Amino acid sequence: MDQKQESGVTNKTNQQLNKPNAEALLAWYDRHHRTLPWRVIPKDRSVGVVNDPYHVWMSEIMLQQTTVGAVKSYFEKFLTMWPTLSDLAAASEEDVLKAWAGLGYYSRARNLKKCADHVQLHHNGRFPDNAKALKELPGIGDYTSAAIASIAFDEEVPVVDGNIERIVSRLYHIEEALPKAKKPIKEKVAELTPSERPGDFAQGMMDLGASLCSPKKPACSLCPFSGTCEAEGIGDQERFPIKAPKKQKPTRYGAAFLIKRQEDGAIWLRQRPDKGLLASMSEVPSSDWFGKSAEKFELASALDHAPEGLEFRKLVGQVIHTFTHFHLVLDVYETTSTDSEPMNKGWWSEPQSLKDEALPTVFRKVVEMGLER
DNA sequence: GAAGCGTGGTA
DNA sequence: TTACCAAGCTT
Repeated sequence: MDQKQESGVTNKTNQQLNKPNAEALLAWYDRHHRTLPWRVIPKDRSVGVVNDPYHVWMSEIMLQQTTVGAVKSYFEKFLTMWPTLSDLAAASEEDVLKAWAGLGYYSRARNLKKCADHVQLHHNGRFPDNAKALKELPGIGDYTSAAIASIAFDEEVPVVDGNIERIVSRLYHIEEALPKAKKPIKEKVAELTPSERPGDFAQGMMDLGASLCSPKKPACSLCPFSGTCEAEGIGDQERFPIKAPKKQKPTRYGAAFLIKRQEDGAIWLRQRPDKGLLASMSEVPSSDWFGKSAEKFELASALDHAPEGLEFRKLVGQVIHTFTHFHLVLDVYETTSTDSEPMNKGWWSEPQSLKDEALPTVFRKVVEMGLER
């Protein structure tokens, strides 16, 4: 296989480009791979260290739409709390949600627990060793099934995540916009994936996408695919992948009601419904959130939504938080109580136990505002 | 196929 | 600062 085009030829056209090849990527990965808590690096794999499917699965679920930096501490915490699949299967969903709090996309945590239970019960505690069977499990879709199968079981199956979509759309100058481009991209990845080390190839591609082949200002001169990349050849790398424009987020408005226990400053919490946004997570008692766009929540009417029989005072400032599909602006009201149960359905959380609650970030911001004053 | 579903980092 | 982005899945 030719490694390089003739010297002296600049990449103004793609006529003389060689085909991208997996060997160049694997060689780059061997030298430049990241070292990550869930990863067995090539040097160790070559002397027989194997990937633990439980670790691979755990990391892949956590990494869905989530950065490596955010995942690391959660991965370590989960493996400390539940070292094996059977430990996790023996845990309660409540404890899993508490440990997941702050990482986002909470259906992942509920599916993580469901999946552990299912594998424990129906697969004798061992993950299926191929993508097709893995995809049947809760929380495991196209990408994750392929990733686990290739990384943990060396199955030669195309792995396509956002990084790889970007790399491949550049390598092959794919003008079609996502998500329509997914099919041709997957075909190219299948073509490119080697029968040897398919898992290292997938991880290498993702490392490349996370470093050199970045969305903005890719470092093409250092890339193992340099000279074989069609987008580089036409000098138009940043334009790919082409994506449909995104809708702008509306803003919603609401109020949250902090009830502090007089004697020790404990906060009254309650559980959210088991469907929809932040399902089954904990919350500070709150109003509904109003206003698809401009229709603003009337501040004067906020107290109409307050728990009954309590006198609230409004705190200075607002909590601003952005979810996947809308911005939220919350006014925060506060009161102190000496009741053992200021409203029905809920519980007191003492200051030192708040960190262990299944409180999403938006409500941690609310509590934080109450502590500042 | 489109919409719902979190969060923190970055430019 | 607003907007975008990061190892997607489910309905």
